[in-house]
Amino acid sequence: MYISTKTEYAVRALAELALSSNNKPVSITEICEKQSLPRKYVEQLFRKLKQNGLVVSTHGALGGYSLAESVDSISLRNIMDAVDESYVKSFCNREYRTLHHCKGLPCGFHELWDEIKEHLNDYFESIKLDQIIARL
Amino acid sequence: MYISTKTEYAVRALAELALSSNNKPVSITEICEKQSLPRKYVEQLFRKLKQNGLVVSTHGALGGYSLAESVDSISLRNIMDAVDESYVKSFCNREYRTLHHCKGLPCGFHELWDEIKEHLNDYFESIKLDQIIARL
DNA sequence: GAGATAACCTATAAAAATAGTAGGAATTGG
DNA sequence: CCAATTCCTACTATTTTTATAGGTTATCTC
Repeated sequence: MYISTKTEYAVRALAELALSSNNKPVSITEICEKQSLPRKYVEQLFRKLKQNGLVVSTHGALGGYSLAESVDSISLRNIMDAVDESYVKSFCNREYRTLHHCKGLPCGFHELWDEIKEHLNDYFESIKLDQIIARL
Repeated sequence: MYISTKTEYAVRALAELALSSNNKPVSITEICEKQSLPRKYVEQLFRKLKQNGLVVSTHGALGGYSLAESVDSISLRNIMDAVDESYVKSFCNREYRTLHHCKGLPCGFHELWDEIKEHLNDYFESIKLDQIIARL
């Protein structure tokens, strides 16, 4: 139960983007220099962020990324979902855990895991990018 | 952000223990047969559970484990803490992430991660073993 | 158009964490 | 003594995560 560095990096990068953008796209190079993050890795994260509609990109020189939505509508959950697809996994239905499953699905634990999953989803949904930026 | 199989196994095993114990110790072999869990792995988990005061053990034949506390005072957090020591990690202070730390500690993100950590701790603390058993 | 800078894409490597196995020692009840 | 059990340590295998590498395509400036 921890927050992945993917998520950490994405949050830091998006916060940096929100702050250094003056309605102009910001390049990954710039973001990563300011936040001292690994460029090539963050590139990959941004492509996922784009696929999930959190940022938009412009090509070429002077290009870069911009937020697709306002900072008060981008949630931590959005970010986690985008960058760390399986950030809340529930078990019993994870195929690769085939050996020691609770048998007789659906088992009585499903409900518990699902409830936890929902709680976490709601919680992370409630944390928006503007609140994160606000305390920097 | 997911719950480890360590935690899943420990929860299932402790629930099984609580249910099949008639004030007598239950062996790991029995627990694992009923829940179809890998015995040797669960053994290791139980030693951690013991170290953390969640169960007590009796040696020898007819030995096994018993809950050290009542089912309404053992929380999911207790279990996670015991079995999955670093279940809530907060960053910036994780030494092995030395390369791409936010610089100038403490950075503005600390507060966020710590708040999340606390929330999760409180939430998992609120889920007790008796509630888990109740819906089986 | 040339050159620079950027997103975009895929593959691979390196590192870390997780899950699981193995073999035996110590303890206790029958 | 024998069987069942906890207890302990080490090792192996697998999976996931993090990071790097090398290149392609698009766009801006000159």
